[in-house]
Amino acid sequence: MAKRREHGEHLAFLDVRDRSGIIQAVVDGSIDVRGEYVVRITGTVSSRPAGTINAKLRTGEIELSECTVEVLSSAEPVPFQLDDRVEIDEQVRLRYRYLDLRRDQMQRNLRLRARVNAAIRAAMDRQGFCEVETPLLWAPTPEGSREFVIPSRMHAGEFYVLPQSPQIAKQLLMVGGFDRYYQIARCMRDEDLRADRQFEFTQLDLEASFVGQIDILEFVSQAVLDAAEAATGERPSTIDTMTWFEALDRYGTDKPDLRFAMVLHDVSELFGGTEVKAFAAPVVKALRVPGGATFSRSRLDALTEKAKSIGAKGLAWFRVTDDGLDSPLDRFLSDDERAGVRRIDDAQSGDLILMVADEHALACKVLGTIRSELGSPPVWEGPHRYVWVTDFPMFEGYDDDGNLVAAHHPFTMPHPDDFDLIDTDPLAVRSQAYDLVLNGWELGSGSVRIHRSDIQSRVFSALGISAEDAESRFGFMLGAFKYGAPPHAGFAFGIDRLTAIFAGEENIREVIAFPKTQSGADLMTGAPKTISDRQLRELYLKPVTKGS
RNA sequence: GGACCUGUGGUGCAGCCUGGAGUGCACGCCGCCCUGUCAAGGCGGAGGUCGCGGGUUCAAAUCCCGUCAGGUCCGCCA
Repeated sequence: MAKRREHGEHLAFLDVRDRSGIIQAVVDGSIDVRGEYVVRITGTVSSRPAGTINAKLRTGEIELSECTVEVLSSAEPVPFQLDDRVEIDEQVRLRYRYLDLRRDQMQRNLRLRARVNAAIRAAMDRQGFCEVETPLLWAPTPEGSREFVIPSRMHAGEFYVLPQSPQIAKQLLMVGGFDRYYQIARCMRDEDLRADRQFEFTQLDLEASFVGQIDILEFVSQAVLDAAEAATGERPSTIDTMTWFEALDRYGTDKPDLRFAMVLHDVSELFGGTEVKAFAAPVVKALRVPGGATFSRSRLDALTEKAKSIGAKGLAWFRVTDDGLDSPLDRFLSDDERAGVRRIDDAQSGDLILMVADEHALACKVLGTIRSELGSPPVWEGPHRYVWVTDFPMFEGYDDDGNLVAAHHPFTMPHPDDFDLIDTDPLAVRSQAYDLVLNGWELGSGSVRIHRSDIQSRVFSALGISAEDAESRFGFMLGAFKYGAPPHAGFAFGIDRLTAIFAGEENIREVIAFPKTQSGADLMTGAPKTISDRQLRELYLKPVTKGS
């Protein structure tokens, strides 16, 4: 029972709701059914009398008349209104999630998610993939994201962990002869939550043998495009491809949002012999903000602060006017420089030019962040622009101990052209790793894996992982690889994120039935909670107070 | 670990800056009226620890400090 409209002793209208929507039942006014009562109504489906058709309702031309009403379950007034007239505080929604789920939005989103899952499964089956379930109780493999830990009752003082991903399991499936595996897999990471991150999330996880990057991209594209078609009714025509370097260079990020133009321009040459100290740097990058000349000084100051917080030394800005440039730096520019700035990206009067001078990666990253902040449309807007980002670097830098840090994971195959650089110039080594990006959201990533122990050893040693280390962490995997490991490659993408974008939601909680809050709490169940002393004893655990 | 925002009858807001009686609006709820409504309508009513604790003040929803909860972001997420 969604709604009751009463018209005196002998007439009342009931809006009755089920999974298919709402229909109006006409009943006697004396029948006492109220909001959210669960009812069985038996009646006659009939056309509505002339003049009473409701065009706004899908069933607005018919109604149930001559009804008998049976109350299966009465209901107290619900703590918030389930119609979508006002936006309810999420705290309240999550406390009563079972009521929130009755709302149109949640019904729509979760059913959309089910269609996405079904389309993905169908696409993978069609491509010859076999669905295999991998364990949730797994062995700790210290490295990567923080793991959720499960104490063992049968082995005092020992622990399982929940998988951050089925990465190792699926590579072992390759050794096991399941040459095309997939799974709609739950993954758990004990890291801080965000709008696009929950402790537990769902991925399409896949791996295939005797294939390379190009095959994986095709497998995944099929699944994603089928899902898009199932979700939106429209099949995107293409998925663009660009290299990681190009993404960084043009968009200032490895997850570019292609829905809007605003690309970064390299103006280093223009300032090659500059007198302006601020521009004396390896690289000068520029971004044109259409119509940005109207930005107030305080807004520009805020942008400058933002740039500095990311690591820039400053942010140069030039308002493009009919007379030339309006900027604190204008008077330091040579005539050539002034004219050059005026021409950046075909600047028009009324535009704003922003510049950062620094090392290439930093200059790009700073302007990329600003680009996204100024230009990025809301998630529900604009076309769906998918892009493959390929040729990621193998290593992203050094840790505090001076060891290289893997950009993807240590089983990623280096680019064949770059093998020799591993020892001489590791940061220049490209990997056969790739990401799938949609409208600025990272959907997922994958790579060609190392299946040869000699290459694996070189990578481990570059990462500062000793042979003993590798043996103790991944021994079972390296052992398996001794018995004939096929060349293999794989991918995983987040179904929560994909569905959220299809649903036009900023937040993946809106496509998850029972999500957690940012502090990791479940407001409905009250989890996490303490457990009994008996349970603690059984698990050989002793609680320690915070701060002690 | 850090920055910013939010917390006021069941719900959504306004009030806070500039202190003066729990004041207001909308929805919901309860009762009465109403035979064609569909954001039904009319009349009446109930409903409050202004998140919590402390401070300033003659006086605190309002100012200050702390704390809790929720959100967005940074760090973190191989």
